[in-house]
Amino acid sequence: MQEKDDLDLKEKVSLNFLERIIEDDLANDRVPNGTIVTRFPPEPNGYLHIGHIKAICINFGLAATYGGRCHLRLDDTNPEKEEQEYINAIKKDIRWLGFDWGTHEYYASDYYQNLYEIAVRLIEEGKAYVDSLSAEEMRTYRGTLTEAGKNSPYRDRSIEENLTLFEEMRQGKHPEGTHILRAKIDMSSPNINMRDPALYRIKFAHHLRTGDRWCIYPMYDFTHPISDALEGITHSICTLEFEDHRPAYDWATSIDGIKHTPHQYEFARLNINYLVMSKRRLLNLVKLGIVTGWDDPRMPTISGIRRRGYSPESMKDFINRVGVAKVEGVVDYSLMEFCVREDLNKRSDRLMVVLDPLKVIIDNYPENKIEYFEAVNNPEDPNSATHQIPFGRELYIEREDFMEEPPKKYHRLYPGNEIRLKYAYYIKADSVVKDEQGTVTEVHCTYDPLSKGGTTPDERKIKGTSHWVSATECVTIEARLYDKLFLDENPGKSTGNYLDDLNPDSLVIVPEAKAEPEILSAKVGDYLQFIRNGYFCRDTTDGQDGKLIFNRTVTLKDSWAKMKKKMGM
RNA sequence: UGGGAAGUCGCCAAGCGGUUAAGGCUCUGGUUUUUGGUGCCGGCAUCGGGGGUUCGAAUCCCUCCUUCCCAGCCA
Repeated sequence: MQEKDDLDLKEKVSLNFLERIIEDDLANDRVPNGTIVTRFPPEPNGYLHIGHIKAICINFGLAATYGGRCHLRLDDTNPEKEEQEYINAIKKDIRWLGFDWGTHEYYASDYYQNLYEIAVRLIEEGKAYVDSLSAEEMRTYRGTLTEAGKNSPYRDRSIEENLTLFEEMRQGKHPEGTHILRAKIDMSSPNINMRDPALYRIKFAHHLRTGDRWCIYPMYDFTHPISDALEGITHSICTLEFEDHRPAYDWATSIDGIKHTPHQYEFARLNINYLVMSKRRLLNLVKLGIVTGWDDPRMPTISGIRRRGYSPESMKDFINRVGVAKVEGVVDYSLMEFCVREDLNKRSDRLMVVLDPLKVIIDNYPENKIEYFEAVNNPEDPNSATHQIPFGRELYIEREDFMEEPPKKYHRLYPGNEIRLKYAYYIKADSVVKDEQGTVTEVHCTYDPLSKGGTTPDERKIKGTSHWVSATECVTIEARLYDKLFLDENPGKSTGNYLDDLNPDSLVIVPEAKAEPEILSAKVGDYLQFIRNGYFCRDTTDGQDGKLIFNRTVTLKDSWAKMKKKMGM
């Protein structure tokens, strides 16, 4: 026990770099009121995915551990791409993970007026100007990575002219692309983001929240830091690709009149092999109809994994185990599966479902007799309830669980071998019936009445235990067996196109799986284990008409499959 | 070849001048087991390379190498 306490202590002492920064800031009185304020600022132009879970956990998590708060801010500065559907989904997904932003729900568009006034002030101070170069010309003037840029010929317009033009832009007197407001910083900066970054562009687009009030929209580098400052964010945490933007961030938060100075810190985004995570690619999968939607259980979106049956707890645990650092890496898909299995093993009720039925007839068992056996719902839970399972003369077992000519180490059913039917009896295979093609259609067995419940007085060892259902009392369900969407751990890396690495078997539908009647009590949201087959959940979307559809969340670990592979089968 | 960042076990990741270089996943032996699941026990690195500083370096300095990001009126 003492040792365990020491370990816990050690774990707490090991802080990630963000926690270290925060603790240092707190200790040195650099945090107003000692209140840490973070924010999660998604752009509502798509669904949130697993990568966002990391950002959500970091921002909400840090706020929680240091007694601060985390704002939800929808970064809606590009009306052409943003939709209400995405806003709704984003909020639902964050709540599903168990985080709460309370009253702190903000929109970048809330600050359009402030931003506009700040822009005018910058012009008045000679720190911003209206450029009338075309987009292509601007690119030319910007220079390259290795060559400095050139000043725009419009850079030295008078303050009055700038003011007039900007006002006309706001009034909609100029077409898109004709003018743009830029910060006057330094066209020769080695950091391209500082070569007079664009502040405002003209867009005659209807905005979700501000409607047609504006036809000029502020850019990220201008909007984001000022939004942070206005909200009193203390630690603005983003991903590594924004490191180059930090000087722009600091420039914006240093504008005269800005009262609060937040700071930006960057961490490495989450990458997981076998998954594609970019919004562009995900949107493409949806548009091309490769998946049924953003919430297709094969999608790495939060709504997808929720529908697949992943628990929010397992995802948060996963993020925790991955850690937070600045090293760009790729986490193994297997770590995520481990976290899901670990959580689901503890919480899911067990059920017997036969996915690929093979009929078993117990010749020495009375016809028409049905007896019931008691099964523990969850053997991992000492307080678990139990339920009854009907047993009879005709059963179904998994086709995989019988072989006429078994390989070495196969200890399931085969002629002459005895196995245990979980909770029920021992049976021994005697003979088989085949169809014209030679496929086994029935296995005739004998049972041992002394083995009732799964043990015998002579305590003889039985190596194999199979799950089963009564052929007459079972319920037919549809099982959807999901697997990875991509076959290559880095989709598109070797083929050049990620769509070429699609897994043709990412969804295998079993239209008529046979389940024990207890499955009728399964509700949407229940976490289930189909014994020996994996974790499943009731589908939330396609099962609404009462149809029994179950999604496979993840398989169980399968060391037999591994052994078969090793033996070259 | 400009600027920014990163390199510790197959994958993450602790470590912050003195440790036998944590831990987790994967893999791999064994064991328990009415799920070939779970659980339990065990195995698995000298820190990108080379110099240097120091009694002592993964930790400090120099240098080289490799990888990632940036030339949207996207975020």
